[in-house]
Amino acid sequence: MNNKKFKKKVHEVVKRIPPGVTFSYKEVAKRAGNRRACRAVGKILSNNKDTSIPCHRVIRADGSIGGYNEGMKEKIKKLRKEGAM
DNA sequence: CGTATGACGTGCA
DNA sequence: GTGCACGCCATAC
Repeated sequence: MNNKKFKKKVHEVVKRIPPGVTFSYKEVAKRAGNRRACRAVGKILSNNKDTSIPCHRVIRADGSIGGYNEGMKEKIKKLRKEGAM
């Protein structure tokens, strides 16, 4: 089942995001296999505590920050520091 | 196995 | 242009 790979795929995709570039949950979900799994992506990332995954580079399709495990402020700070914003 | 929840997305009023 | 509601998929309990 690809379902089991979905979570892993999401982590892989997010880890592959280069600095200075922001991906939307939709894009990540699409690369993960299902563009409608945007909700699942957020849930997986929220459960994920691996700082190795730059989940702060994953924002909403509207450009909103959405949320962050460590705190939205840190997310914005990191994005600003990388020049993504 | 079934239910409930979620860091979203899109459509309609 | 803004706000509300519904829908979709995956995970966790």
